[in-house]
Amino acid sequence: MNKEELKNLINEAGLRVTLHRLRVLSAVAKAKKPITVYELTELLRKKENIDQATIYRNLSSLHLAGILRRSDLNHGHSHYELETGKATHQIICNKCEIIERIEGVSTDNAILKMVQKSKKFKNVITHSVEIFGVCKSCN
Amino acid sequence: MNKEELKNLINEAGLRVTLHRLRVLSAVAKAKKPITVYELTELLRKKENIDQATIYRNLSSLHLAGILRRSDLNHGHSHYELETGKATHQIICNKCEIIERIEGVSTDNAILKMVQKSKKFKNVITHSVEIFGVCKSCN
DNA sequence: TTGCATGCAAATTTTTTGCAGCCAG
DNA sequence: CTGGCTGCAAAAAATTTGCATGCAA
Repeated sequence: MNKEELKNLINEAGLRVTLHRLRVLSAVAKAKKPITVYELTELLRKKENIDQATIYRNLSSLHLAGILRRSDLNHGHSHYELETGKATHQIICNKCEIIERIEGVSTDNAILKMVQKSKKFKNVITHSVEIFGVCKSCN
Repeated sequence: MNKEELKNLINEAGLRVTLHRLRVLSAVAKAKKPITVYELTELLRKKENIDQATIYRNLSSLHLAGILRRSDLNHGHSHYELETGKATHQIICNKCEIIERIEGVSTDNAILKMVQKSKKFKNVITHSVEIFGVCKSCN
């Protein structure tokens, strides 16, 4: 996704297209994997001089706008990635926290059934399948 | 699960059966849903005078021992519950954080396929399906 | 007796907030 | 111009750690 497309995403969400917001979003998009706030801070605060509060606030507004997906992976801090609208299927190492994405296996039917069974929810936004284990390298 | 069974769990994991460890585990078991550290602290520190460090250390050791399952639900803090060995399927409200468990729909086949596709993992420990939305009450 | 477990206090890590000034629309 | 955005600093929330003492096995 290029700068122009990212700008449009922000714009269409009704948010202001500021330099910093665009930089935060670009950095997440460029990562092509769930990136931690710490990693973003390394990239943006140090190299582009963006305050950490601004990073957090932008991650939050972009998340609320449905542009970013947030996921906590049982390691005490959150990860952000572009919201594709599709489910994410990932395997996470409990030791080194490496994340492997798995494509090509759908769980949509099962999810649909679950939502139909639900008493408290009528429709849902998204879902993720998180598989936990210990990776070959750590073993 | 009664006290005796919980004791056995701890024992078989090779951990010492201390009064506090048993109380922490009992409180989680009694909750019958993923409980936050904050809720546990309310129960245990105030009523039974257990230090928060002890609560955290016990949650951690019980988790490492495979007795407790930890899950972060994108709200910035973790939840603990008894590890059943079975996958958890839950729908979480992005606003009020209410959790609804869904039983009776299996995703095991899909998970198996995913692990087979994986390059970095040979076998895995557990998995969870988390569906996010906004519940009827919040809507 | 021996080493894991605990309390206490302090430190770390992660995230949020108040407020004055700045800038996109 | 005006309200959202930002930096700065401080606070709050979540979790971890050091060390002396306690207690399970």
